[in-house]
Amino acid sequence: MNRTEFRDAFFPDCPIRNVLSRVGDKWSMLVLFTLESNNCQRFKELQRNIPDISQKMLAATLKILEADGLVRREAYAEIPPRVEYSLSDKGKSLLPLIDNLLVWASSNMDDIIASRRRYLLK
Amino acid sequence: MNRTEFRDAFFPDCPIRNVLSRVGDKWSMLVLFTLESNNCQRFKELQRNIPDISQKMLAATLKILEADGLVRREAYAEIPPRVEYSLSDKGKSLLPLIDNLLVWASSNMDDIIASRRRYLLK
DNA sequence: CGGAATCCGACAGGATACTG
DNA sequence: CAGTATCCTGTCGGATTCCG
Repeated sequence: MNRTEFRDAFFPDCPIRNVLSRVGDKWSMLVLFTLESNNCQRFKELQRNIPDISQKMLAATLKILEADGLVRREAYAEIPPRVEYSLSDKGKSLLPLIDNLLVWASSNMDDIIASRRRYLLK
Repeated sequence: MNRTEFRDAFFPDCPIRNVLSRVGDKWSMLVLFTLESNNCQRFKELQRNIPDISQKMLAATLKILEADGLVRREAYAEIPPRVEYSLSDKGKSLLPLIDNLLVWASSNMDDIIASRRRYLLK
């Protein structure tokens, strides 16, 4: 399951594999979510809002999200250059589903962590 | 963001990072989903239903999901041994959210792939 | 049958330096 | 400012072997 490939090689029609190959990496969902909280942001803003992402990974992530049509990129030929990123309609349609995951996580994380603590103590 | 740690080091309360650290790996969601489609399955069955997973990764994934309280493991002291895995209540509560993601993926993957093709041609 | 242990390769991703 | 280019490391995950 390679992010640069179109589909999972073994199960090209498996939605789990395909969706994970898009947003299952370390940064994609975080970038999408950051864009939603304040649609239209510049490269530097995104970096500030995700302080521990490297330039390399932010650039790479945005490139893939743009290639997949989830993020729109608008470059202005100025000096110094200005580039603005925003969610596409498709990107926006994905966010509510992520939000649901987050709601679930918020109300279950403590519980999950407690489970794991108990498990490790056994 | 290490799956063996409790929380993301930088942002311990960020739900995106925490949920991704649980099910954002290559196999977790697939195992959860496979368990849902036929609750209660043995190790060998799971392997058959996910043909390209290795023993090592299936065992490791199940261990983490069990530690997080998403999957229940029941071992019977027989010879040959029998072990049955099933979704816990918490695991079941997570599945509908994944389902939503999959519905989204099903109706958008072709579009996403087309986007990427266009992008690569530029 | 249901694993654990070991070895190993590939690749995601970090740090740093450089550029239009 | 918004990126590339390069180098380097850690981790994920595959293949194989062994065990109760």
